[in-house]
Amino acid sequence: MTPSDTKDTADRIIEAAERLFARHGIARTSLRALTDEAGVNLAAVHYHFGSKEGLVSAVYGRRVQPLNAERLRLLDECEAAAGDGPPELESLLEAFIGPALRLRQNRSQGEPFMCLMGRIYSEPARELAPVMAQFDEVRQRFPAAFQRALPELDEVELMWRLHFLLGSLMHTAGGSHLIERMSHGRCDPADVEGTIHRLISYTGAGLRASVKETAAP
Amino acid sequence: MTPSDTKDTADRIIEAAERLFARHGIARTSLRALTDEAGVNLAAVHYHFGSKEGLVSAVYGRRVQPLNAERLRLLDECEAAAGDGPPELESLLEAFIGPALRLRQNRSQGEPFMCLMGRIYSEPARELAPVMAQFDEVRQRFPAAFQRALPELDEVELMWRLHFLLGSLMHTAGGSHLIERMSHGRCDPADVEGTIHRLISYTGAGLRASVKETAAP
DNA sequence: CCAGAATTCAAACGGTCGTTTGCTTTAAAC
DNA sequence: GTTTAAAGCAAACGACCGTTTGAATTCTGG
Repeated sequence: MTPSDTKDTADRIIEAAERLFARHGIARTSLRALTDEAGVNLAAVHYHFGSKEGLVSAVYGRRVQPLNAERLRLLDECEAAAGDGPPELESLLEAFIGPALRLRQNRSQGEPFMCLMGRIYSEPARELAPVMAQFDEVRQRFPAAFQRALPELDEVELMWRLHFLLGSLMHTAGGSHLIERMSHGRCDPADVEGTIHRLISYTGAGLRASVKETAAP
Repeated sequence: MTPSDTKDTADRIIEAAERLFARHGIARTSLRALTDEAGVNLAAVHYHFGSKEGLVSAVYGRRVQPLNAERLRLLDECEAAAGDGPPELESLLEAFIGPALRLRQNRSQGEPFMCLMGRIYSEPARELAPVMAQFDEVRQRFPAAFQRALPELDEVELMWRLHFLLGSLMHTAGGSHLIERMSHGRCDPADVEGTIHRLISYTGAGLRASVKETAAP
């Protein structure tokens, strides 16, 4: 008996959706292919989720909430450890990056989801607005903490650098096959802790880079 | 008379496709919406491009070739200026990053295309394989040049860091609206030269970061 | 001016999509 | 055992998709 045989219909649908959405994109995944993969009836999607749009929200929502809860828990720890002083930069990076990249190893279904997360900014799907709202607290508290850790950066420069950081994180989360091919198999994306370590080192140095004057036009 | 009225049908189709593919994604853009936007007949797409897939290739191909030619020209300049020594890191970054981000200002149509480029790794479209092949020379020569500029990095570490760099670049190229919203309008993505300068500073520091030992499991 | 090629066009084709319907089966409560 | 709701199912609906057709139109060289 495979694991999916023991789960109920709604779970089977969500997990098949996660796999197929990640592999082929949301728009290119039909409900018929999806329900075939899940081994359930076509109409079950609308019975349990109301519509394909509802299913998409459910797929994202299931992972995003625990991810951000863990991030904020680690951020609380950072700030508690720092007391009245500024939090340590590398701890902040670990709190922001670690839970995201570890999603792909904690569960075997984590990897397809991270591939979907990497695509969340690319898929121009209106149904993702409520999902994005779940990032509000993260988007508010982390920049403020980074500003305290990097007081010499003005706000605009900090925002740009966090933007660059987010790009690296999303690209790493969603594109494990890319680094593998680019390095001809010499880089191992399955080494999650090593990847987190590398990304924190790289990004920490980038965030701490001295600000040079902008070149005149 | 609008500019598009003066162009022939194939150009009008390509430009409408670039806009709509960038705005809504390839799969979600129907040929009917596309030909309405272009002001041409539906069957013109198949007459000029054979199929929707052929149109997608044409849209990418038109921009990718000049982009990579400019990158390689600047790389040649870097290597000529360096003589027998290692090329300068910041010049390499300018050669790789500059032409990509400048695409969005050289032409008014450049911005939607960069949005498409940022999505090239996300859109799991089989028809993009020939487009990806146009990156072969860039993918071969730039890592080798970076390795010469950063001899203290082992190959695996370098590949990871170039992977992170690529993520920042793609995210910046394709997501101008994201940084604008994240910074509440205080960051200006239209300042292309400033953005290039910031990304080069950030990324240069990240690439030069000292390699620390990987944490034991 | 005219033949012949290139291009444009309205209309339709077959197929697949998300969604809905009405019926049957399963499960729980009394 | 009967009642009532939840869940599953096959079949169909209308809409929209990419593509094709064949005739009308425009362009081009002699």
